Order: sequence, then structure tokens, then C-alpha cells
Amino acid sequence: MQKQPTIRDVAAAAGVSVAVVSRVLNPGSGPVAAATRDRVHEVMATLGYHPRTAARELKHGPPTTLGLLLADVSNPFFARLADQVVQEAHSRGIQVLLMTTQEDDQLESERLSTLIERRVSGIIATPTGNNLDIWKRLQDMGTDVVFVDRSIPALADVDVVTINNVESGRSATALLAAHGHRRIAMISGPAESTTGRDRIAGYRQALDAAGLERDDLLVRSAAFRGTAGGDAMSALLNLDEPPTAVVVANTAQVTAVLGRLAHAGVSVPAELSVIVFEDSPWTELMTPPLTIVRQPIDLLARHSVRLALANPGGRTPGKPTVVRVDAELIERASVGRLKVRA
Amino acid sequence: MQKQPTIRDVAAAAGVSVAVVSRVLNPGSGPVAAATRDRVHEVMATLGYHPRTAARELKHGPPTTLGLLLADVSNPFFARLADQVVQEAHSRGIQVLLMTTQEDDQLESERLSTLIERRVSGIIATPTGNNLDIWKRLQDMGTDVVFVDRSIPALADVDVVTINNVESGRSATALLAAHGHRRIAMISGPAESTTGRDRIAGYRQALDAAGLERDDLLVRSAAFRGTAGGDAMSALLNLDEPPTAVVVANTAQVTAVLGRLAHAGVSVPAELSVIVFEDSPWTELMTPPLTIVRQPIDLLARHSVRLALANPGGRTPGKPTVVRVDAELIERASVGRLKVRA
DNA sequence: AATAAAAGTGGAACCGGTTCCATTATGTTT
DNA sequence: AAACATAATGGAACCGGTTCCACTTTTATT
Repeated sequence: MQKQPTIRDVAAAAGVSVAVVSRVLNPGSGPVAAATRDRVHEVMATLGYHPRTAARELKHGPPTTLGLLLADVSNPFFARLADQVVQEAHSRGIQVLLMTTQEDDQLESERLSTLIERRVSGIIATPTGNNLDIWKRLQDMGTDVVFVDRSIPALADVDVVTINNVESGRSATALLAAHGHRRIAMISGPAESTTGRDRIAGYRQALDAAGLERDDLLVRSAAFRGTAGGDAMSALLNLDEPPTAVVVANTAQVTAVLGRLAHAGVSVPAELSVIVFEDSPWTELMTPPLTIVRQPIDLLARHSVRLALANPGGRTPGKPTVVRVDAELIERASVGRLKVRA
Repeated sequence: MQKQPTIRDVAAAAGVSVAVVSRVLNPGSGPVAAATRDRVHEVMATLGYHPRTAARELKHGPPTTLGLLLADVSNPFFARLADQVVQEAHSRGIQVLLMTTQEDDQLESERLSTLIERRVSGIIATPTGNNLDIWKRLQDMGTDVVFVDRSIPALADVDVVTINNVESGRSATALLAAHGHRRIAMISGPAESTTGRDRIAGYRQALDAAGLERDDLLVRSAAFRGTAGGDAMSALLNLDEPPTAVVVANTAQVTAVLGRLAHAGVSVPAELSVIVFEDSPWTELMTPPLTIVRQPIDLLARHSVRLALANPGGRTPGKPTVVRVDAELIERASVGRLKVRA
């Protein structure tokens, strides 16, 4: 291990002042004779010089780092979002600091502290729903905060990028109603999540439009992670009047749900139609292939990064941007026409 | 947006010197009277002071950031690896800078430059296989480099964490042989990848052990990403003597392979047995459930992080650590006994 | 009570860049 | 050739922390 050369080493070796080297490093910041520039470049190459980001960031804050704070990267939805965000950021020369909350307030708060200390220029996050004061503080500091996939209603002036959850919930439910189903269940995210709430709102719209009766027993909240989705499914199956169709919120849940159904010997779609919010290639390979609500992850990522870098050094207050992109309902065999009982 | 308070603002407000505030910030770095400490803490709270990481890192390098350089986070294997690495790093108070190469040398080289400029203390990477000089330079600089999942044979003194690919390839192949298969194919990663090479070595060991003839036509290299796996499968089906069993390298490939098989009307396992290197819950939900080689991603992550933080400020040369963890073969219905032709 | 040891504090240099401003070299205009 | 604009360069302050060392105050020792 050798000590790293500094800008002064380069200056000395090239026989110029550090100011000149700095100008070579930042083209456009001042005039440098072509011959000098070339010589300095040469010296930098032979010395293996690389300017230290930490030092550069000292003077003026870094518009060079973004924080990406997700619930959980093992969830394929978030994983793909992370992938797209990283690509999009890299294409703009921005680095991404990845953090996870595990849906835990306390962890979220710790992560946010480190992001504050790093003075990141922007944060893209799936908020847990708490830590309101910290989010506010971040905005006061001039950090561009963007909520993606969900939001916090109490924080009115934060940029938000989501899919149109109301419409998605509505169209999925409407599809099931159109297939003759009258007992349609929904396994949704936690009650606090805006995502879940909006989808349920759409679900109710569709029921009303189809003239179907609402039954709150058919709407179940379950944690996004773990096997809670399976328990919700079991509860639904044990109802006096079990549903003939169900809309499920995400991958982890549908995995648990399908496992439970297989175990209980319930066949899809003959006995139960299934729609899931998801966008993995494997949904098509299952037996039966799953009807899905496809979320345009690339659009979510692109808009998020754009907003997170939009106002370097402070946003204009009072005008939050809300982007809602449309999800796409893709019909496959897991939805079937309701059979009239024999 | 308000200007952020600095350590001098805190010192002034608390009526002490910056040295004292710094000592409060870094417990153990020097004596501070309890009363003073409390007062300073109070001032920091009311001022909303947060020390800037960039400034702290200037003095002595940062053992506080890790670079995680993966091919691609949309691949579930890497996504889960990222998730575990982030969790493991966070539990040690370390932050993770996430980057992707898309398996592209050029991009990899750019990402590495950024990591050099940030003076990260360690890098966990799935190398593309090129940029040898940059990897060497990083080690010279004292950066802890850890290759995970694959390695570069030409770089002998880099720490490596992988699964035991030879043994995995061998046991998967042996299982198929034990079921009576004599024409066993392997769809592997690119020929350059150590992962693919090792698995093929194991595959050959198993063939030899079972007294089966090697046929190079049955071994196909395909890119890890995209639909190349499907093309390889098609080619295998079109052989004069097509295989009756196949081992597939990863998720993206098996997705393409199964799609192709469904399209071609080949049934699994009746006409073709399938084993895949994968570890997603959904492999169990498919029809038929897939036999898999499960990779212990949490162990890979834990060892990688440990090694990447092992030698803060320079590794002892000449003693690279190589960790090989065992993968687990999980038998499910996608492997069947070879039927003798009628 | 005299003296030594320890605790608490502050001044100032330092990390490695950027940038303002003064100074010198070069080139243009008449 | 004189006068002036412009290009090229260097000196030094600055960003916001850390740390060495000197100095003062408190506590312990005999």
C-alpha cells in the first residue's frame, strides 16, 4: 500500500501551482495553456493521481450522490426499481447510496441520519410512514425528497411518484366482476399504506359500479413481507361465504397465497380467480399463468431520479410534483368465469 | 432552505472551543467534563447540527463506505445478495454505494474510477473479467477487494467468496445420472466465467463417475442475462440425439428455457428433467416444482462484508482468503426417471 | 500546605481540494 | 512603439471537520 498522491504532488511534479492543476481538473473553471494542460495530464497519469471526492465536496455540497432508501431489496419489485434507479443515476454521473428500512421506523430514522450527515442532494424513498419531523428537516435543509410507490398524506409538499393505484385497483376488480364474480376479495398492504388504501378505494368503486355488495370481511390487510399473505388467504377461505376471486398486493404475498391454496387443494382458476400486482417474467410460466397488474418500473425510476435531481440545493416550496403513471392489466389464465354451482 | 450550522457555530453557541465539540462528537478522543458534554449536546440539538461526513473523511480515509459492484440488480440472485450485504454492512455502521456493470468492461472501469475517487475502504464485486490493471491498482492503494460469486484466475491475490461450483455441478449432474439419464445437457454461463467453468468441470466429473460419454454438443454457453438461455435450449432440442435432462445456470436463463419448452410442447419432467441454480420461493410453486441448487446467499454476503472490512487500510499481501460455501441440492418434481422408449 | 498527577480546555495546523484575486506574459490595436 | 485587453499563472484563504500540544484548573499524594 502506497500513499496516494495529492494535488500538490501533481503540481510539484508538473512544475505548476495547485491552482493550475485544479483548473485542469475542472475544465471551464479558468484558462490553462494547452501545453500546460497536457503536461499536467501526463503527470497525473504517471503518478496515478485521482482527486478525492471527499475534498471536492467540502467546498460546495455534492450534487453527486443520491440516497435510495427502500424497504427491502429482496422484493423483486424494489430490486428492479433499484436497478433502474442506479442505471438512470449513473447515466447522469450520480452515485447511489443504497439503504433498507425493513419497514422499521427506527431503522429508517437511523438511515436518514446518515443521509443527512452525507449531505446527499436527493433521496428517493419508500417511507415507512413515520419520522415526519426528519422528513421535514431534510426538506428544510434543501434535500430533494421523492417518495416512490407510496406516500405520506401528512407530508403534503413532498414530490411523489406512484402508479395510479385507485385506477389499478378498480380495473382489476372490474375485470373480475365482468367474469361474473360477486364475492371478490382483496389482500392489500398494511392499512396505513397509501398504496393499499388507494387500491381499496378503486376496488370499492368497481364494486359499486358493478352493483355488488361491499363486505369488509373480504378486504384483508397483510404485511408486504413474510407469510402474512398466506394467513389472510386462509382466513378468507374459512369464511361462511368464501370469495371466488382475489386481488393480491405483491410478490411475497402471492407466493404465500399460492402455497396455501395448493396446500388446501383449491384450484386456480376453477375455484378461485387470482390477480396480482407484480411484474416478474415467471408469473407467465406458472400453471396457470397469472393475470397481473404490471407496474412500469422504468418510468417510476426515471421520474424519481429526475425529481430527486431537479432542484439542486433546495426546492421551491409549495409546489410538490405528483407523478402518477398508469399500470397495465395483463389478462392471463388465472382469472376464469364464475361457474354456477351445481 | 437554511444554511447548515457548522462545528464552529456549535462551539460559539455553547461557549467552548471547536476542539471540545469535536471531542464530544468522538467519545474517547479526549476528556470532556460531563456538564460541558451535556451542554454541547443540547446546543447541537437546538441548532439541528449534523457533522458532515465529507469533512470527517478528509483527515483520515473513510472506513465507513463500501462499494458493491454487481452485474445487475434485477437478477434475483444479485438482488438478494445486495439486500444481505446492505443489512450486514449497516449492522456494522457501514454504508453501501451500489453500482452495476451490466457485464460491460467499459462501464466497470468507469465505476471503479468513481470508487477510487471516493476512497472506499472496500469493494465487493462480481467482476466482468477484464480491467486487470485497475483491480491491481485498487489493491495497491490499500482497498480491500473481494470477488463474490465469480473470480478472475489471473488475479491470484484477491479474496474470493463463492459457492463450491465444482461440487454443485457434480452433484446436480450425478442426481440426473442416478435417475437413469444418459444424455445430460448443461446450459452454463459465458465460457470466460469461472462460475461456468467450475460447474462444467463438476459436470464432467459426474459423467466420468457414472461412466457416461462426454459430448461437447450438450454443453452450451449462454449469457447470464437476456434470452440467450432460450436459444441454447432450442439448439439442444434440435440435436440428432437431444438430451433428456438439463442443468441451467440461473433465473433469467431458466425463465427463457421454460418459456421455450412450453412453446415447443416439451413436458417437464416426462420428456425433459430440469435442474436450476436458483433460490427463489416461486420455484416451488411452478408446475412442476423445480429441483434447484440453492445458494446460501446470506453466507456469501456475510463473508464478503467481513473480508471487505477485514484489513482497514491495506491487506497483507500474498495471503488471499478463499471462501467456498456449499450449495444445497433440493429435489423436487422437475427431475424424473428416464422412461425407456416404447 | 506543598507538590505532583490528572482532567479539562483552547489555539492553531492540517487534510486535499476550490476559488478569489493579484501578478506576469502574450497579443492586439492604432 | 505605446497603450491596453486578454491569457496564463501563482499565492493564499477557505470549506468543516480532527488532532497535536500547550496551558489552566482540579484532584490526589505525602
